Amino acid sequence: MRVSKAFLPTVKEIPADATIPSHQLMLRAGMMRQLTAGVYAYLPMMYKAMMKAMQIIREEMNAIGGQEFHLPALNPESLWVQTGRRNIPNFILSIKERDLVLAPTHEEVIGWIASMHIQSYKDLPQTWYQIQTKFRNEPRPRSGVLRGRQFTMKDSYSLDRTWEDLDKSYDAHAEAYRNIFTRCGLKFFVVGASSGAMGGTGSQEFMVEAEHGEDTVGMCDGCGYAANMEIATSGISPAGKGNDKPKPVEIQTPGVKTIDDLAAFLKVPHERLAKSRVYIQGKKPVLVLTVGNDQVNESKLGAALGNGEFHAADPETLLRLTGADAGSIGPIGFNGRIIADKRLEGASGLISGANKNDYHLGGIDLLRDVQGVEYKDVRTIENGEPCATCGKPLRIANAIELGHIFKLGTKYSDALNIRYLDENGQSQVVIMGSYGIGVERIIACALEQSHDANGIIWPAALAPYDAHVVAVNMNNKEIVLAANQVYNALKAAGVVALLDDRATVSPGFKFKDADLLGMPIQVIVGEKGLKNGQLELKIRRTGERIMVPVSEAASKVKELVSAL
RNA sequence: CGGGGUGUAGCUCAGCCCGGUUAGAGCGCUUGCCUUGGGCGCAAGAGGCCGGAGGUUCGAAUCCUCUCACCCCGACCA
Repeated sequence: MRVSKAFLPTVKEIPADATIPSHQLMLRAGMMRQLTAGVYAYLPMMYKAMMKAMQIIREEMNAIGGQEFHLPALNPESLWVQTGRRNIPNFILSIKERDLVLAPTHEEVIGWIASMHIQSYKDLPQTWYQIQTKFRNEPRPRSGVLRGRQFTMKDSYSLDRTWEDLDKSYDAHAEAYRNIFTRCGLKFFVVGASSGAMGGTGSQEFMVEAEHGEDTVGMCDGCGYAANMEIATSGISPAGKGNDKPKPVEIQTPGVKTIDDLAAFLKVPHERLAKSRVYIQGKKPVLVLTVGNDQVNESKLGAALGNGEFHAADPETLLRLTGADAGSIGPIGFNGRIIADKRLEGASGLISGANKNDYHLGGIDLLRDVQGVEYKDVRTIENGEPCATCGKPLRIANAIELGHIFKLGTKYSDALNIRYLDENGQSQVVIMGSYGIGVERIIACALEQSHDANGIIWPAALAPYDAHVVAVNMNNKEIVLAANQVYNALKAAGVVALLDDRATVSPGFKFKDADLLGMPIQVIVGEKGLKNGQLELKIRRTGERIMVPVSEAASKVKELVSAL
């Protein structure tokens, strides 16, 4: 492509709305423009990179036996009612004129096809995938392409006879995903994850560590443990036994509101303090007890509570339910379900609120003094806590979720009646898995991981062009000649090149543009080199410059590109 | 959905408190000249319903009310 003819609207200034590097670079490098919140128009430079990512995905999906579909984005609303997903909050976008919705994922449509045509065990297993635009009712789109209302996703679905076969499909996908992200040049890791509203029995996320990522993970650099904070655990010690008393004793604690105040006032370690938070699930109160300042992890709590929405109780409700304000609430005398964090299992000598303002109770033995306490892991791990597996300190990091694989099980096959007859003529339910990859996120991760002050540094596998030929001065006939020669030679050698042949743009401008656009190899055609019959190759990532004779430039570039 | 912020030229912003000629700058764009190894220089231009509606006023980008859009923090996130 010749830059003089290309639509490539690069900009020098950083657009005001972009706060993270990948977003800024996508706008500055003329890759996309925002149409409305969470919706972007992808321009040629962006789409080229996406196509390269999608091609890698296709190859790896085909390698595990995937068959590519193209399913409708417009779905009948009734199909989503059938699986109970129509009214998941912030999930589905619908259209006003008809009872149709825009598909946020495709379990339903896959299920519809499967329920019609999967009839026999001989029809299984199947792996079906597509790469397609998805729509989602995102309450707050942000971070550029990382969280949009419209985005491109590779979604695949496995249909199996047995749970063992599902494991095979799942593992095949995990392997394919590793290949895909490795080929894309990304440094990624895999974490255990929460299945959330997708349902199912297990899931893992493929993550890229990124300062501006929206997910948080706990990871151990010692043994490789890694988990989304939604489920991450640590080897932190239990609260254990304390200063036991025959029965709880009332302690006057005037004006003491926080755990820190309480620890200081009573001169006791945080481990002796049991903090109470009250949630309302449905209409019922639930008291959640954690050690000291341990934070309640609402994802874990949700899993512990089971189905149903819940929220923290407001101050008036607290007072009505317990007779005290936040800071003086405790398990003894609390009328409702009590969930205590696992760290509190078997603990005694605890101090907690007395459900009376300005009073606490000491010497609490949960087992002895409170009936029916459920012990669940509901705390959020903190940076530096020991790894549960190897004891090394855990690190908490931000990350971008690139892919998510789920063992769905029978949730959708039950709802949509996807069944087959086995060898004995018995009707059996199909076991499903579903697997997603965010295509734009691959690009965003590449940019987050690989850029410098001057612009993008494309991983070779995703680069829209392999090489960027800069004709320093188009008014110089020799340069024009040599630039065209090398451009054609590159094309002949199968190297996809961009040729900056703009006549009205100064050399500095072209160099800045080339660095911003970030193709792996720059081929600089200027008087300096040409005096000696040479061109200059610049490796974008390292800044290394290599002089080569004009006639050898193309083959040298090809060599460099394939080495990247 | 709660909290905060911003809407003025294609982009980045000033002007707004404290109302008063014809609304500004830089970048970008057009034309001419110049320059050609790091967003080059000179000159002349084009470009605006000051997000929208209503109000106050002799007079509104500026004050008031409503509304829309976008951004940020939080909630939420198959």
